Amino acid sequence: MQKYSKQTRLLVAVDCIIFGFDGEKLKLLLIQRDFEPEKGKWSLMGGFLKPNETPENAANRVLKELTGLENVYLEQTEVFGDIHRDPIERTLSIAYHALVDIHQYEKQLSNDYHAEWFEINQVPNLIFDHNQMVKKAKEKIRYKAALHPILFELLPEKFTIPQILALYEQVFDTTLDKRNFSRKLFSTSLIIKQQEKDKLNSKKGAFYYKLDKATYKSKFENFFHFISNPTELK
Amino acid sequence: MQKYSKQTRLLVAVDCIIFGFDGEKLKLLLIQRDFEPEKGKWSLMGGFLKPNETPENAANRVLKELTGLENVYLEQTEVFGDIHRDPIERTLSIAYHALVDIHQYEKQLSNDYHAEWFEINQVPNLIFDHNQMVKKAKEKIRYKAALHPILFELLPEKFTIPQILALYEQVFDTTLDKRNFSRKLFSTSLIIKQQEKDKLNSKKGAFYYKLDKATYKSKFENFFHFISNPTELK
DNA sequence: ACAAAAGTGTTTCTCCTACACCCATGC
DNA sequence: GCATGGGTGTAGGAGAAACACTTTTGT
Repeated sequence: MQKYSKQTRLLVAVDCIIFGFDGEKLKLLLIQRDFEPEKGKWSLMGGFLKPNETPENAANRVLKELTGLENVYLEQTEVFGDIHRDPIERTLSIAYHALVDIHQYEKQLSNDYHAEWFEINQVPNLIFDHNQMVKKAKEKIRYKAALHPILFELLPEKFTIPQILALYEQVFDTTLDKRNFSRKLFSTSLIIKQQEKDKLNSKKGAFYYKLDKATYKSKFENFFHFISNPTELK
Repeated sequence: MQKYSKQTRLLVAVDCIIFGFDGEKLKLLLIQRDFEPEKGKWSLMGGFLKPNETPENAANRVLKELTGLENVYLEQTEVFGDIHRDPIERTLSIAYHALVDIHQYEKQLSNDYHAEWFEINQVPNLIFDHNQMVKKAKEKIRYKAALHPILFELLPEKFTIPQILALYEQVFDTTLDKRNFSRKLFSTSLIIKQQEKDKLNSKKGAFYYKLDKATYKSKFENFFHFISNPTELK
């Protein structure tokens, strides 16, 4: 079969913005590059798109290489296409953001990539246009989380109300009234109360909850207005 | 400077999903291909990414070639990367959706591309994965339009309330109460009443309004909840 | 007993929703 | 004078926001 012979072909990469939540802080997984260019600097995890891969395949591959995780929440952030974004050679990057359960990750951590979790407000300066990618990913997540319950993707199997509250407060960079928050949360029927309590963070202890996965799936698209006046959505 | 010599390079294209509104119907601008493959079939307008172009440049170039328009609302829809999406050769496509003032377009129409506006509900079957692109673009616009006043990008300089109402009804595939709609619209201070009336569509005539561009810019990010229960947002 | 975090109820107010009639004009 | 689409107001209800005290338990 004939080809589009006169057209230019380009390098295409994927970069993954990986978010996690340890129960207190929202975090980002970064790697320290042990190769040039920009060796020693912090960076998102990425990789080139291979001939037999879709971009989504590639992002999942990269994610699995770094975290060992599969079937995680993954969404296209945006394409970054500035001509000189990579100093070695023009490379288009398709950014993907992922929401992972940080606890699942820890079990399978590999140090091969010098990976480290950074609190979202303490992310170092990153290579190339990776700072922009992170910024865009934060915006997108905030946007989506105001309308859909995606933040549950960050939580472990059992979690407490104060934890979810902290998570929402960090994602939306705000403070929320815990009474109103709980009421609204319960009204979604998304969470199921457990018998046990988490006694690590308080003397009284906070009840554990589990996500009702059936409700999660069925209500995913109709979770509107959970955050009623999300400011600064872009 | 050295290159990433071992990596594969790919063709990258942009495709534009161009929306317009003629005062009654939401429309999509399509071209009839006069070249292979799929000659004679309907398609989105697209083009290959050139070496010295960013994807956004390319989308703007394609848009200008077809419509003569510049500085139009343009946003990345998504990357489409299925390996076999183009039967000739693997090509990654970055889809962009544009909202244009169809009246500006008409003045500059070129027939070179056999371009035609189709009512959104009467779009023919398109080549490759272009049907999916249109679907995704509709979703994205719906999503965004529920929170931001982007639909004004589709309106001519002077427009009437019944026209905006029709536009919203078509984008959200619903019917809206005109009293509640007007009230909400006025409360945004986005539109300025004119003296003249549009007498084309009724005997009484409907007052023209203009967009208050200063308010539009300043309130763009804070237009939340204009559509209070948008269904089927994805 | 006290410090520290968890958990819970009520009132107010805003905004959404539902709903129906008069108006201006061309024919 | 009548048909057509444009324009306006109100009342009721649901949900958001504001707000403070009691509970549990480890030390």
